[in-house]
Amino acid sequence: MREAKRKRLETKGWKIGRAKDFLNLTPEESTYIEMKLELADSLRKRRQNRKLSQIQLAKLLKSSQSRIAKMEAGDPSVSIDLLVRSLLVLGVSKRHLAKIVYPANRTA
Amino acid sequence: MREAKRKRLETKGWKIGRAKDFLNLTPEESTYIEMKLELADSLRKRRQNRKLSQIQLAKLLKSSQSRIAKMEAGDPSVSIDLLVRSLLVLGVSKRHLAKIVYPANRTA
DNA sequence: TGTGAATATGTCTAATCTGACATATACTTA
DNA sequence: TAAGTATATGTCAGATTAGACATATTCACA
Repeated sequence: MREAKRKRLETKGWKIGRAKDFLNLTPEESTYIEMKLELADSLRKRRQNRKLSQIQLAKLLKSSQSRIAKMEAGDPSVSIDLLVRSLLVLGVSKRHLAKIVYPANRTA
Repeated sequence: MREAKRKRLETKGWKIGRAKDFLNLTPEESTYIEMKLELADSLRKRRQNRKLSQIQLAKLLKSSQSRIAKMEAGDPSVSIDLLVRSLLVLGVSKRHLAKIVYPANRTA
């Protein structure tokens, strides 16, 4: 849908700074990217907590090291689908997924 | 990643009953499908609340009526990406997306 | 029932995504 | 510094997904 633009921007080094520089993007686009980066970060954290290398995780997910690297970087070639499926395989629940997207604030 | 199987199952009429019959699927697979169906339902509700036909929504999303129908049905050819992007265009927030996936229970 | 509007289903082509490979760039630590 | 391990980047062929079109089905209601 409006991926081309994002891809263009993301391509030429605007990754430095991530959350900032969402300028030029529609609100939907930047929220979408935000979500992707949040999922990406979670994936990396999960992997690191388990003390796995990207190669080991790749094997676990039947993927490749390079794709894991791209997932963790929120690369434009990575879909939210892939991130979600990967997190699910790592045992993340819907509840936790929801928290990743919206950390909330449950009063306590 | 293990889509083929789901697609096969989903193809031959197991859609009747949706949430049930997740038998034969791994937990990750069924959670993934669950999420997709929840997002799909939300999309339909959002559209109906706005009193839009699928054709009108299609125009809004620069898509087609048939794809909207498939989105709302959680068709295997529809990605979570597309559903999320569509909901975002309809003004759904990350907070609400999180609630769709995990309706929570905030004590009150 | 018949007509029209809405929705669903099947299929195609183009676009996008994925795993894989090669290779480059860090990061240790001897 | 060199060697080994981990991570990043570029590319590509095969797989999946998207929009579009045709057509079927469902629904409301005169």
